[in-house]
Amino acid sequence: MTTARKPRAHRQAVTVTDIAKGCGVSRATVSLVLRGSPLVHADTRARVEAELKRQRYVYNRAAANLRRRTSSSIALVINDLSNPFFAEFAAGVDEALGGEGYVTLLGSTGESPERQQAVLGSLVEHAPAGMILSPAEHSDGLALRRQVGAGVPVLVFNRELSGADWDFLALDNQRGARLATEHLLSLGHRRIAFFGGHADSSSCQQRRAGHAEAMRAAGLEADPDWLVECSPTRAEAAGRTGELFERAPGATAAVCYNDNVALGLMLGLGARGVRPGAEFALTGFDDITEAALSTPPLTTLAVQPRECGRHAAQLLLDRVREPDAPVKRVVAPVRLVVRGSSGAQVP
Amino acid sequence: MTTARKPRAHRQAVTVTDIAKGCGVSRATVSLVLRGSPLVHADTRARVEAELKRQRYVYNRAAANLRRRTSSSIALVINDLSNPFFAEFAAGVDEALGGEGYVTLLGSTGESPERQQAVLGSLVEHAPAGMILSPAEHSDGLALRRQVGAGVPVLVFNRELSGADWDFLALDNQRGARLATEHLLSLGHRRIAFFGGHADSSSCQQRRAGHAEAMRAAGLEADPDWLVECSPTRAEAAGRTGELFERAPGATAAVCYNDNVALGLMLGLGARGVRPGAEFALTGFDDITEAALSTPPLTTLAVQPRECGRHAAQLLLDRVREPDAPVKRVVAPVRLVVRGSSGAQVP
DNA sequence: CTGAAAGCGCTTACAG
DNA sequence: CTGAAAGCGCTTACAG
Repeated sequence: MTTARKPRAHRQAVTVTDIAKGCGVSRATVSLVLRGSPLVHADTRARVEAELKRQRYVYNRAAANLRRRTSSSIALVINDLSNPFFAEFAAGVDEALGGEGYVTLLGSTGESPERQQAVLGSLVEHAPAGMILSPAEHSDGLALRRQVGAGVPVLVFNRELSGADWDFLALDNQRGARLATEHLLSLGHRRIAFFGGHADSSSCQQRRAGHAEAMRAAGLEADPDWLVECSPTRAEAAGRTGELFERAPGATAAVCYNDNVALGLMLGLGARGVRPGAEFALTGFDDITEAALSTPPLTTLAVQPRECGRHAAQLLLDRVREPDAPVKRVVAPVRLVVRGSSGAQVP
Repeated sequence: MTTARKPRAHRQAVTVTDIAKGCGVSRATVSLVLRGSPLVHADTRARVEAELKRQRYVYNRAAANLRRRTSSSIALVINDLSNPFFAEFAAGVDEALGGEGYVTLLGSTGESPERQQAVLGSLVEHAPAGMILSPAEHSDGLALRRQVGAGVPVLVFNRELSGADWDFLALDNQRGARLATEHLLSLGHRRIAFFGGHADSSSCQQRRAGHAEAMRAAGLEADPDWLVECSPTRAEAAGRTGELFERAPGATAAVCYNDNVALGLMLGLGARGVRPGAEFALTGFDDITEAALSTPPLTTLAVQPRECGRHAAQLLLDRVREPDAPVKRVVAPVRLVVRGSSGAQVP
């Protein structure tokens, strides 16, 4: 605990005692009515319910949680809420939790491990039943584990976290890249490069693995020269277009690390007089809004962040209900969206 | 209260009693140390603090709030979290609240008044100290007022809500449109249309008012024919380009309702062989990501949703601290961002 | 089927 | 400066 707030009394709430007095029963009976117990007589129940309505009673869940030693909140810690992917994810989480009677405690870290520590410290004091954590970059898994404690189940999302044996949910990167590669293969392409991403990131490794898997299955050898690294930004990708063709001469298609890289590559191709989608096929990953609006529109993998969020909520609640179940590692489905950018003729 | 959750005991927490026993003081003393009271002797404090660390004590804020009749949470109800504007806004709110020692209770309504009712019902049971509400479309202000109750201060964001005397924060729509119009005037334009939006929306009315204000100040009469309605989508705006020129013949520039409308108008201009930015000047509103990336880049009004969120948090906390202050109506600043689209020559 | 009593983890006058 | 006692609003055995 760190902060000092001005102690501000909140509304003089009407309590079970007021209701009990108001209709001549005991507080216990009121509580039983509130919790929907079948033990109480229908007439009594009706009387109590009328009184609840009359006095505009509002349940104090915090008090109930304290007494019952339960929790009705889940902490959701997001590294970057301004990223539409995570915003959608958060919406999905909140939607699913709400449906199960939980409330979402939000915490955003802005990719700062220090802020993450502070946020977790504050959230833990509110005794959430569990936590969904999309870790900030360079998070220390062991430190997080220590701070959160053993009592709060955690689901880690999106980024691998070493040193903690928590449940883990991530995109199905490998399958996504495999689907994209298979799609290009089915159109007749054989010389398919993998363009973009950093080889030391787990998501890039997984996407490369999917590409390699599909190539191998088609009886093609994946040449390591055909894996071109670059930062996942448009400008960087545009600038590396030349390198792609030097290292992968004769390539007729590329599976790109993500949409930004693909859109950058389109710019680079255009600058070299190569018409993307007509003379060179390419695919992205993420299905960002602009993917559908580019010229040509981009074939990509829709990652359905909202569904992902719902899925995460469900996984965490499973864990909350069954704390001793074995640790889970789950991949979220991705879906290939075919658009114009992959329509290039094979020479 | 509606839902039934499986009662799940959470961790066997270490409490002030454990700490008190552990170092031979009373629970009261531990509490005083926790709350940073100057009453306790430095030696005692040190002993207690060591014991807190040793036993990895975590403060139970819910219990403290119950006893003190305070609250350390603020409810944030967002109509559409998947809209980047609101996501950024939420990030700003959470950031500011965190800094003040509050935790954010998230609720998203997806623009559904029914879901909004359910969400509010659930949030209110968690006894937030206040609420920031971006209402769903067609919300009933009086019904909301009744549901939330008089005890919880509410700040309404973005959309006017009739029937409730709550604090209100919205974008400075009028000033934004005025700045855009003044910018076009300063470049020599005199025949400036207002394009897009629905006349019955309060934000459109305000933006039109800003346009009219600037025109009037420049000694120009705003012809009602030069106000062209259309839905704020790209496709719709592109399709209405012809109408704009029929109704506003000789217009050399347009202030658009928002960026989507402006981007659509660019498409429509292109289709008619008019080069936007070179032969016709236009401005947007919002500064969405694509505004900087279009050809030409779009002159627009940056609305700074994150700052807006911080501002909202501050306003609400002011209200929480001073419940009886007069109701406030505040506009959030907007900033003109000049880019290529407004660079057209005046004939 | 209903009520009296104890207790969740904390804080706060009130004595000493 | 420290401790004993009461109480925040709720729930849950336990009697009846």
